[in-house]
Amino acid sequence: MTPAAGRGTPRAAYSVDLVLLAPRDGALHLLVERAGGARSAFQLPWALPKGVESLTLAARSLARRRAGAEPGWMEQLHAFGDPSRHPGQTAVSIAYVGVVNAPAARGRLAASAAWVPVASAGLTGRHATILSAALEALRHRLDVAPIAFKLLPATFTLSELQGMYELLLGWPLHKASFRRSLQAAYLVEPTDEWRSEGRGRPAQLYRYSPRKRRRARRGVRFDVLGQ
Amino acid sequence: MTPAAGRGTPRAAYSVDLVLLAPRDGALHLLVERAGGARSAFQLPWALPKGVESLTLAARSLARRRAGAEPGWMEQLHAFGDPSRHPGQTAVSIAYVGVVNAPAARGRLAASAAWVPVASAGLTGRHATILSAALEALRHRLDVAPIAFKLLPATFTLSELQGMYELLLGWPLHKASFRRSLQAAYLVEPTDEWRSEGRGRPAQLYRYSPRKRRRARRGVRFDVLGQ
DNA sequence: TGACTTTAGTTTCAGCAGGATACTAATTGA
DNA sequence: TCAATTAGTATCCTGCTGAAACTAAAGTCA
Repeated sequence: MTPAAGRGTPRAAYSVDLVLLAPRDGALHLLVERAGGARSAFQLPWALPKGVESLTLAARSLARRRAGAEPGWMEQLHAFGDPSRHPGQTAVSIAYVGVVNAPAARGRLAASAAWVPVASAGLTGRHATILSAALEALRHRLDVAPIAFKLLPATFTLSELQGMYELLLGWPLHKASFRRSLQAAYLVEPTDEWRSEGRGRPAQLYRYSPRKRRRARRGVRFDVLGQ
Repeated sequence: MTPAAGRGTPRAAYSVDLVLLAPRDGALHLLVERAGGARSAFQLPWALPKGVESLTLAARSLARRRAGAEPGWMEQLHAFGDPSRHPGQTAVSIAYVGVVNAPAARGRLAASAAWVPVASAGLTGRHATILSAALEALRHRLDVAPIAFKLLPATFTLSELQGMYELLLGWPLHKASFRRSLQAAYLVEPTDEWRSEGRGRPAQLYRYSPRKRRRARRGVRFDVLGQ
């Protein structure tokens, strides 16, 4: 393949693109930017990192500038380099996924930015690919990183915690199993406080306080799906 | 942060760096390049992809050029952008992990390349980070991608398959459990052939033939390790 | 007051997955 | 013929998980 093949030379080598999610009104919302042009209604926030700035720092500062909030959790997702369209015509997008909690998501947005429900984001091209990969990765990382905890206040009820997991996963969980495995993981400790939320029995408040554990050495899972 | 901060401007925006692994003599080997300079004995194969060449294609062609073989499995690992040292002084390394099977690893290497046991690779700087991340990722992908199968010939015994898993994981597996869960996964089917390998009972030969399955929707795992 | 609703939290049961152990089967070699 | 070696299976036990049903504590409404 020659360098000049395809749709012309890219304007920049790579960009950092950001999937920033937040819970709002019981639904998962995505931070988007209103595109000036006509092509697509929304796009993901992205930037061209300058010089030797580290990728992680570039992504965090992008989140700060656009959402006006510090992500409670953030990780690199993947580098997307296939020549599908990108608004900045960069050859490669290094994508990051992050979350901000509900109070932080009510902070000062950049003028061009907005929170929209993920379902109605309507992205196209490379950004559509990035979003679906991000949601998939988020569900997997949920097992292994305290993402849901970072989206809740310092103390919370177990129903709130389960609700946050269900919101991020997109499907309901079994109450008894959820609490059993939570207890076995030594991730939370109860406080002395209880919260009465209108009708129903008051719920005890818990605090995130993980104890260190060793990772167990498991057998093979064979979750290969075939072909 | 100013663009000129730190250790000077990088020579190129990003490189594609490759962790290519192969089983040889019962140990996992790594494809390395002998560095011309004095700094480090070995480095990972890497290249500066040109123009709009897709990342995946760049990585595959790098594998072909250096190992003289087509990887049986290959995936993008991560983009490493922290300013630890890289032989090409690139700002970002987009790393790929792949495997080639034993016969292919006996093929024609590039003059500068060599297979060395992973334990004695002795990489430094960013390449050392990449290698350990690659081995960790390989172990996780093993559950979900038919990597071990791609390292075996078309027909194989179940002991060979288990041995390959153990080689890639780095720890022993339980025989009965391995076979039970393999059977439950509908990934292999027996052939009519048996192989007698010196002493001991002959083993039946199997063929990789996965049936399509739906991914099960599981509960939450809480594998968070704490802090 | 007392029944009903709502939410929190627990218990009990059944099924299944996975590890340990020990067993049977089939071959080579002494 | 018997030991050694490797393949493959059976049996048992434990622990995880989901379903269902239960108790507990609050509000609501007649």
